[in-house]
Amino acid sequence: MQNFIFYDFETSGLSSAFDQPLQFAAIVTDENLVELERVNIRCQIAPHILPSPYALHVTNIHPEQTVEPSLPNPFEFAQTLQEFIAKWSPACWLGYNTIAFDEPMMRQMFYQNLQPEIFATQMNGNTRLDVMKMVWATHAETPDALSWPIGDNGKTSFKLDRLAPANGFAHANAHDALADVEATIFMFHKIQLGTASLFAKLLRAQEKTIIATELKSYLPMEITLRFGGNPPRTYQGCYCGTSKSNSNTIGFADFDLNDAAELARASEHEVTDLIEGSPKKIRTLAVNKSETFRWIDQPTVSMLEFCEAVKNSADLRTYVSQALSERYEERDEANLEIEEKIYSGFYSIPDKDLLFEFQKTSWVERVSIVNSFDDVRLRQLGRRLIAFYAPELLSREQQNSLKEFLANRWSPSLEKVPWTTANDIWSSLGELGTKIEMEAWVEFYETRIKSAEILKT
DNA sequence: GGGGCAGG
Repeated sequence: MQNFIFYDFETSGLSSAFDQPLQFAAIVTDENLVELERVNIRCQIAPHILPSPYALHVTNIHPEQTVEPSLPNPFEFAQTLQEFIAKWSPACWLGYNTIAFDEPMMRQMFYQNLQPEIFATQMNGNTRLDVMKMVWATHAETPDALSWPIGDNGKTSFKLDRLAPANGFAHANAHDALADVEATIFMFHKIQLGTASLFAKLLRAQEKTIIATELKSYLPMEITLRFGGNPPRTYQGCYCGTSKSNSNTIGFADFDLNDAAELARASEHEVTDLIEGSPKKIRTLAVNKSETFRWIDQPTVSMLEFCEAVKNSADLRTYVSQALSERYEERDEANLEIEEKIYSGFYSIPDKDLLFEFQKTSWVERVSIVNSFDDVRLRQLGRRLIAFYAPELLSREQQNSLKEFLANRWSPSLEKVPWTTANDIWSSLGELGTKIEMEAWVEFYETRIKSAEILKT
């Protein structure tokens, strides 16, 4: 009944805001993992991005391939991806570490290319899972179900390119998008075979409404989390409030670290400490990140009493709600780059209608649409797209300001910037040394960086 | 929240 879409991006680097996908691979299956379709597509790099040499090296993409004229540009690539999502909707979208990496990467691609639905994999009945989180839960709960490879540091490694082979997958070309998708399906299936009842619970986590409903009915729940390089650990506790500013952010009171009666009559100040102190007696968690939340099969009497006490303390929920929303209010919008404003508000309805029009029409029409957006982010991103893909429609002055933008990106006056600069390129190439075809790579980057400089004058 | 996960 439900289809899965296992997918993976290969990208120009690790930053969702300042890098971009270069390849998308996906395998659509039915609920029994019978394959229905597979896709594997690539795209050109956008004019303002320098691909990280390390990224190209691990993904085995030659620099020249990123500017191959026969490939779609990112704007067209984003359109193709939206069509693919719509074609299979509703489905469950999943991959390996997709919640923290590929999903933000995809949203940025949609945002920066003026797609109306930047949250497409979470809308219209689509849901999300993350196989890496499922692997963590398996490690914590039923470790015998899988084999656990040891990494270079002597600790269990959860990297896909180690885990899949250790469990019997012939991972011939790891870090190729499609090969990694197959490895992910393999791991997903292994978890299903090895630990059927846990697997069934973990599948429920794809529905944020299910998770939120269970939490908010004060059931004793558990979740497996991993911090840093530590082994994943299961935490048991109870929902204790929702952030005032973000309905997806909740407080989760740990059974082992709290006394229920004390918690129920804690002051506002004490609750803030429980949330912000160390160890976190109340954890800040999200219901929309496909966490491994699940109910506890046989809760003890004291767990049930704990939940009852929390349920009966409206004050606790109010304080938690307040403290959670205060935690993330310190960002200064003024100094953010346009890419970093992706979550600075939803589009108005008229803007959204214009975005649908923008996608369908010609570049000439797009120029006038860009000027009528309410949202300044859309005007800025729209101008950028026209400069990238229809520069002939710009005045000489506008073309020059684009060149200036490129020069500032690649040779910034600030020392630390969150994107790949010319200096980063030269030092990375030096570090990669004989692992790459040095002359060809240097030539590529020199040409690309110089082109921005020449244009500048 | 810190330590260096895991993703390219």
